[in-house]
Amino acid sequence: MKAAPAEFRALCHRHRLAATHQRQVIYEAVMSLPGHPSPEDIYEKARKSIPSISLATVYKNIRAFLDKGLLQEVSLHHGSLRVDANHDPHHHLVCTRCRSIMDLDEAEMVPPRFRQKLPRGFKVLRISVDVLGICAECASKKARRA
Amino acid sequence: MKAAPAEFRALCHRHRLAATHQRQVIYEAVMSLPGHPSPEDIYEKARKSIPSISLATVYKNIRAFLDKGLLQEVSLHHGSLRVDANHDPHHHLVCTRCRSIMDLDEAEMVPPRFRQKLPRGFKVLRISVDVLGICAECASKKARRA
DNA sequence: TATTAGATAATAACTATTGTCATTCATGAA
DNA sequence: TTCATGAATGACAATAGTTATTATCTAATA
Repeated sequence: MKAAPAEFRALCHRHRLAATHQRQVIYEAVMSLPGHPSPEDIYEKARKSIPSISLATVYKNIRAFLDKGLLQEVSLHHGSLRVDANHDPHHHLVCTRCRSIMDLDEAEMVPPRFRQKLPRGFKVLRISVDVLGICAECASKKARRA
Repeated sequence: MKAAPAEFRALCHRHRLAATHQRQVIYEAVMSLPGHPSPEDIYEKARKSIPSISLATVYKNIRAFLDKGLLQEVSLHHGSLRVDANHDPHHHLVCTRCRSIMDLDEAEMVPPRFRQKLPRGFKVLRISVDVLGICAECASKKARRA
């Protein structure tokens, strides 16, 4: 066991997670990687510190971090392809609990505006807003664990 | 062969797709299903008309429809889990061509606002904006097929 | 020391998706 | 209408991503 900064231990303690070496290496891998790494990316990075680490351990700990709120998912709907036949511009109401998706007509939102210029020649085609929250159904089903 | 409305044949012709029976049934399945159906949903629905239809055919035609713009994907990043360690509120610049994701600080956007009340007790947690477009790199790499 | 809860590694299992290929079909030309 | 030809289909193999299972290990506690 090496570094094990007190910060990480505190972070784990705060979230009721045991501060294991693997967990720390995985967490540091996430933090050190640019952009939004995939489990595979994280695995490759973590292997540099712990060559014997298992991909399943990476998955399991990512899930633990997500469940506890240390990390969040870039997109809630990555499990399966969903098609959208609605050609009218619209946004989505997404339930973070059951992952259901409802349409929200574009007219129901004030058009998004930027304060600054967008970076380096990015050419905007359209803007898609996900309103994340808890749908009425899920809300009525009692509160669950965080 | 049954219905085969001229509309669908015209639609296909306009998009350079052969107007096959399966294709029509798949398209109608998408249109008739509520929300944002998955390939499996569409498959189940289509089987009611063509019990022998293959799941691969459903996938291939969904892809064809997406490529030709008859349908669109609910989310561009559904392939694999991506984690986000950025706890500062932010949005995303998503390239529809290479699917790269860049962060956009929340402060760079005017906070989204609703014009109307949200439906039936939906409790908003956060709002995630995807700015879809073409990144500078892709833009410089010539125009591709639609 | 014995017990126990939680974590890991190996691997099996599962789900979503795509590729291969022989057969069949849609389309436009004759 | 017939025909040639490329596109589409269906069966199935293959792959990627992810989760489940389980035996083992470890650290903390009784």
